[in-house]
Amino acid sequence: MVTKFDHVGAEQRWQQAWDTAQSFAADDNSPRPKAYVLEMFPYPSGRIHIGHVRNYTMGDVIARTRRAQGFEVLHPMGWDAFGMPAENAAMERGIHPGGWTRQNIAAMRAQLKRLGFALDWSRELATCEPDYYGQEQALFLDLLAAGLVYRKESAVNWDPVDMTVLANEQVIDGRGWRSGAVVERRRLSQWFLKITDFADELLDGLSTLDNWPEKVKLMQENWIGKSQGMRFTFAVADSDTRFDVFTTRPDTLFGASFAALAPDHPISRALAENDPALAAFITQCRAGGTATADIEAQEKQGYDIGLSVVHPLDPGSRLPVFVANFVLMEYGTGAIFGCPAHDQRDLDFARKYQLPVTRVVAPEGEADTPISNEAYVGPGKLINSRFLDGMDVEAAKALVIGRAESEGWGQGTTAWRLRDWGVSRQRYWGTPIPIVHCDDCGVVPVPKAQLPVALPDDVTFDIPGNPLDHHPTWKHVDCPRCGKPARRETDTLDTFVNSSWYFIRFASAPADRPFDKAIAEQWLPVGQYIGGVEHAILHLLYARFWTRALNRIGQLDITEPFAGLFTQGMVTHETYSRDQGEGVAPLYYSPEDVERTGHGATLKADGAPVDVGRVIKMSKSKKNTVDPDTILATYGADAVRWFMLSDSPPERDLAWSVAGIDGAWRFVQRVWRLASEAAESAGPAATDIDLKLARVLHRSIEAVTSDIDRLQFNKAVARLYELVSAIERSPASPTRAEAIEILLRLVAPMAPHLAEEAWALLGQPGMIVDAPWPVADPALLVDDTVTIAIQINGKLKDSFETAKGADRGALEAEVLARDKVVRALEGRAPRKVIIVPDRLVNLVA
RNA sequence: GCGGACGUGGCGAAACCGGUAGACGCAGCAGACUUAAAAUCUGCUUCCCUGUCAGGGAGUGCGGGUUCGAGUCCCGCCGUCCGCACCA
Repeated sequence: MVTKFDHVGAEQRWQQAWDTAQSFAADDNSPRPKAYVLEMFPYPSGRIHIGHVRNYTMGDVIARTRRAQGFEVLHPMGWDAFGMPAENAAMERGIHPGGWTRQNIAAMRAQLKRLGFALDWSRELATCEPDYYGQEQALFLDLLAAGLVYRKESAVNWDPVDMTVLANEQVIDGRGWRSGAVVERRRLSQWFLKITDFADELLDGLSTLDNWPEKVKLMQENWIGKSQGMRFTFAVADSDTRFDVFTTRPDTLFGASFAALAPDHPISRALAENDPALAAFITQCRAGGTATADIEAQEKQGYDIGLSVVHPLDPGSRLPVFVANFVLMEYGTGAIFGCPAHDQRDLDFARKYQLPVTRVVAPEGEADTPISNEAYVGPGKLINSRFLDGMDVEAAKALVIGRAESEGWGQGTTAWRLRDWGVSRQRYWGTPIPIVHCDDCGVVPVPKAQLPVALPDDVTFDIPGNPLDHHPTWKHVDCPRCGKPARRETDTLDTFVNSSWYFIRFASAPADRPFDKAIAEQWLPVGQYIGGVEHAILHLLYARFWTRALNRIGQLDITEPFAGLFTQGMVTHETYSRDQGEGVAPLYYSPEDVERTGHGATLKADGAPVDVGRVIKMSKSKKNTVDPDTILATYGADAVRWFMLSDSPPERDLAWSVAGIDGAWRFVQRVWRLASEAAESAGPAATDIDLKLARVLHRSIEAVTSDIDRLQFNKAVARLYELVSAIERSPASPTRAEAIEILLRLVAPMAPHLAEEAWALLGQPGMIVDAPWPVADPALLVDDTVTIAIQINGKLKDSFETAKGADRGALEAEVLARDKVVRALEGRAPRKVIIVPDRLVNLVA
């Protein structure tokens, strides 16, 4: 008897069966080829988001397919468990960050298990546990010993709400990425990782990442920001003071009309001590400094400090020196020379302070035309530049650099946008930095034997700032070197450090060291990494750096952690709202409270219509979220997984809709029906129709396999729909039975519970997770007839079936004899006949 | 401002290397089954014109170009989205 697919029973049954059989445990010692499939591990916020479901479903399809194809698959899961939300929860609710985090992990683990992912749970890790962060401390000490970690006093981005330092990457439009508070500048002693040491290799390495999206590589390239140029020294006239500037346009040096220092430049700060007006100007620059898009609108401002510098190529001439708000201390040397004619900012500045504008580059065929309000940045020949006159830009650059080098006042150099990674955080819920500060010995690393430096449990969050600093005893320790009383470092590591090596720990997690090199390298690099584009720069760049740092100190042979990267789109949903009148924000309604009708929607509560808004990213404020638990209970894991893969290409956004998930559910039932009907009746012998079905079947195997290979899940889904339709239309037969059995194997990575349940129903041996991936028979991939399109002047007029491989003459004769062709040509002969064998015939009339 | 991606039916989308545009799904319409509904199944569904059958024309954001032939290649616009943002 044909019944409905019982998703509740099937999910329980098969999840337990996989668990018992340890189906997804990755064996380090397996002789099979290895495949490492990884999705970005989640932050344990409390609930799985539907975006996670999409991400992990994609990874799961790849993992299950690879496994069926004979690979030993590593597909692990863990928790990026340190971070601010836990501390915020602690502050708001008076609970411990650890308790909150571990509860969330338990809840989310249960949710993930209900989705039936093929994960090796024996390798689960949480970054907040000492067995993980203790090993991270060991790695930190190794990098410190290798000179890749240093401490320096520096101006940092201080978030006044979170009371912490932020990395540059965590400052968005001048505001803290979490709190949204306007960031202040403070000077603090901070720990840094020397990522800039790797700038060149991180840039060059991008070209080896063939299976990364171009977009991500480009974003990283821009972030690293390599600029070739020249660094040279300005001597202040009538003084011993000197300062360096960096320029990418040494060729335009004869167009210089001023020099400018950053407000934070040491010279600026030193002068400000005796110049209240300058001090006030500097303060003003810092205040307005980073605020949002009005940087664009913000006027160039300068303060003339009354000094002048000697022009290095023309010692007789002098340039005035300003402190200017548009010069950044963090880039280059924190000082520039201004060439107004060929740099827009310099031009704006020069116009405001009535500085000379001298053109020194003129495009071909144009001489010394005056510069108006637009700087000329294009190519051309040098003018007004003495010994450079007549040269092109590149030659002039080389000549000036050569001259500076031989005369000793400058040299060719490279500037980077990338800055060293500040990892100190004044927070509790992070990896303690394993350092002791001793009055006598200075900065002393904690000996590895004393690791982990564990976080104390008894902390309070009622005082702003770092709880570790407030703890009565934790920071008081004896110096590991001299034994005298000393202080622990109370800063913790940026959470991005945690995620910079977790993929290595998944591959190998011995108790006594971070990882075993040989075992880890059996799995690494990750073959396919999947996650959101929001990590295109930070996480991915840091993980690449960390891997290269470990390589440099001899702990790893690989240089790139992720061979393949895929960034998936978001899950979106339309919004439902009602206008609240002029000037009032509309009221949004949750999808659960809304009834979707044909074109519009009504509120269940009052039956009156609501406005259906655009399909946008799910957010709490727009109430357009869906709860994975509710959906899972209603439709089952397989339908949810199927929907996550259907319709939209995986890199694009997927619009969640009730109609869509209903459709996925119908498909699950359809496959189930097909299998249960087939289980009841075997068929007679093969027929012609059988050959047709066999062809569809083998083409489906071929297409689905290559679609999954290329992560084009939506296309694989479409092929499976076609296969199901073809099977439904075919009469019972051995081929049909075989087709159903293969269909189940193709569907298994996407809807695994359904596949197992149907597999068992058909009396197949073992579990479908252990069944091999089907292989297409090449003989059945080719058809013996083809459809030839007939075009006249490139426009389709007719088509006909013919045997494959028909020769040109036969095709032409056949085409010219056809009624429609004769009529269309009105008796004339075509001027030209173009024949593409097995495809088309185009007649040019 | 700089850099990048994208633009195809009512909707999500397919279309290998330039060769029958719209596979597949959703929504919609019609029909079958049913006392009825649900479920399921079958058919239709880019637009316009003429229309019983059948036929004709247009069509992949807009305007040009290359080609026997362009969604696909080239040039110029328009629009949407994303990243960076005073980087010298």
